Amino acid sequence: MRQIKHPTIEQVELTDIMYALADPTRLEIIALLAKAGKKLTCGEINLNRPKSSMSHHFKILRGAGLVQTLIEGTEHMNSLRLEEIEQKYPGVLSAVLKALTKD
Amino acid sequence: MRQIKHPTIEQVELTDIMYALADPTRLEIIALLAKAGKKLTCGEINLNRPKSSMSHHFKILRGAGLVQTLIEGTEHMNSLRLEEIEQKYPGVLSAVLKALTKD
DNA sequence: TCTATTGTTCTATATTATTCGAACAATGAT
DNA sequence: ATCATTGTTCGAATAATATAGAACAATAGA
Repeated sequence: MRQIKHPTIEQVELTDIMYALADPTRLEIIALLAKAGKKLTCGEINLNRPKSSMSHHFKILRGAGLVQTLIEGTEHMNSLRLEEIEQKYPGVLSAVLKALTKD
Repeated sequence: MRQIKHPTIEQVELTDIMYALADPTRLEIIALLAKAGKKLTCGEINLNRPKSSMSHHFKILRGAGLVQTLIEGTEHMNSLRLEEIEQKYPGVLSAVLKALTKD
């Protein structure tokens, strides 16, 4: 059961985070993950877009260090790396999440 | 002395803010404006890039509602719209600024 | 009026990103 | 083994962005 590689929190950079969050689709994904408060499969995050498009966005979110993906069987379980990001960049992600739920 | 048009705080959208902040040059501009704590001319924000490039980035920062530019004579005085943005999206901009000064 | 200063706009180019169908890989079930 | 499921990767088309030189506009000063 090979797992996907993620950046360590030390490797995470602010510009990558900002870039990843600068897309409406990815903000939706982030918002859904935060709202769920638990791991979600890609399939459960249904934004009516092709699989390949969603996969692309997940790749960017993972690369930025915002999302962690654990492979369990055929499913990919996604969760926010909220605590880690908060520790490295206090307030950034939580403030964005708060702003997202407001709209 | 015609002034430049800016979006009202009601017109400001989170995705525009995130997009504007997803560029290293623009983050530098934001950081310098915050550090200065006062209005700066475009010339005072010297990042060793052509005027036209800088103008482009200022245009995006203005369009996102992050920067206000007042024309005074031949100079354009730039300042952060920190209070307004903080009120609409509490913590977002201040947390990013804090993260920027850390690096 | 002529000139210098400040910054924008125009234009073109190179780079990068988004999108999505199709093929592929890994796992689980029959 | 075969097939269904889940999601990634590939490839190509399209769109958006950054960059920067050149021309331009607005103002101030001599």
